[in-house]
Amino acid sequence: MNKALHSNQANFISLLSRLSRLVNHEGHAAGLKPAQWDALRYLAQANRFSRSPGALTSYLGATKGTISQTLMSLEKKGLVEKTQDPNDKRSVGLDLTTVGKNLAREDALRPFADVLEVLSKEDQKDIEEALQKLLIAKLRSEGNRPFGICKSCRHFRKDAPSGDPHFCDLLKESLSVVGSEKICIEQEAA
Amino acid sequence: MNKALHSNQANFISLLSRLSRLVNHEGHAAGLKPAQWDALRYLAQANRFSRSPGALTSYLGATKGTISQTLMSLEKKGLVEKTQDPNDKRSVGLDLTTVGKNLAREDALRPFADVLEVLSKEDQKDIEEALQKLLIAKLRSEGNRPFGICKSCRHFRKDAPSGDPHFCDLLKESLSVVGSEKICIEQEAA
DNA sequence: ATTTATAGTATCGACTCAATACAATTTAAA
DNA sequence: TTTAAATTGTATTGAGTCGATACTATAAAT
Repeated sequence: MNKALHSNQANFISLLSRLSRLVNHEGHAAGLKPAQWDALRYLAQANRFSRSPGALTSYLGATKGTISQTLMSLEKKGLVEKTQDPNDKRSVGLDLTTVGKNLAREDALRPFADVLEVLSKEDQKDIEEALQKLLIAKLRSEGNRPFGICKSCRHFRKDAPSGDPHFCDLLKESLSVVGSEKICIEQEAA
Repeated sequence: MNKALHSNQANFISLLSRLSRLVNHEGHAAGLKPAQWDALRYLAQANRFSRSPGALTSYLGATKGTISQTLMSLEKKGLVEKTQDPNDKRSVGLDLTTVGKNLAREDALRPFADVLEVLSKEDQKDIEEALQKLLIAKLRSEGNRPFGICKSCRHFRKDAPSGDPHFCDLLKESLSVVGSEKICIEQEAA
């Protein structure tokens, strides 16, 4: 038997669900659906090791089937292209087309970011930190990896001796400066 | 032509969309869907003036058609009952059944509230305040009313001379103590 | 060589959601 | 008072979501 929620909890849940609803509602811009925006946004931010249906699946916490559907929609709209991985014939690589990249720049959630801009710098910082804390806490409670950016990974090696400036010690691949700012599925905090 | 998002904005959007996705994901408990939980939660918190399809529609920021569907589902599951308003034959009153009330007590988002409990009291307060600020700012930017509770409304009259302890000066109706804690569609900050 | 694991796709059913059209009242105006 | 306009809901449609299940192809492990 569950105890009743106390009023703080009830209030927190209300806030969270309403906010989430607004976010979801915003995600219907430009003829895309929220889930499609989520995928597009991820693909615009993920490094090449992480642009696969599988990585997207675990990032979004969805099932493979759903992601497969979403990707088919994006492909049909000409926003995403699939390529066969030559090393592993099961794997599929995903890339945004030029149109896809341009669209990703006009993120459906931009209006939300604009609302944030109106608040004081201090509020902005507080809100961002709060969201971060809550997200991390929730992800951790479910045993999910947070999907950080490459640069802050324990496999990241700065200033490689030759070629590109950086290096990933896990995947044994060199990394550009831009690449090291991207989301990586393998990322583990340093 | 839109300027590119700066990295702070991009980060904020990521946080928000991921959090929203987790919330949405959580809303699949007990055989209900997120939108159904949203409706159930509202109906458990709203006062009798605000338990109508129309009020629910504007609270959730959905369209009438969608809400109508959602309510039909909840009715079919035996969680909600509709009653005809005798004064206005167009209007429909909504009430949770006993089963509905019990289910509302086991809110699908409870696990999220539990995660919050693990954090420090200070973090909890910060997070709740941040969510509140963001929600209000967003609602205001769209010109929506925030749907506060009756007690903090400018139409609220405390300690009525007779009958129930309080009174709503707008609807000319008396209010119980419990009723004055509920969400009201007519609420305007005092 | 045969299991077992991994990466994706295909399909189903219940539901969401925006959009549109529609029916039944109220309410306001002419 | 009789239209006209606004309000409250329902019905339907089409694209998509999402969990579940089943399935295919390929890699890895035993």
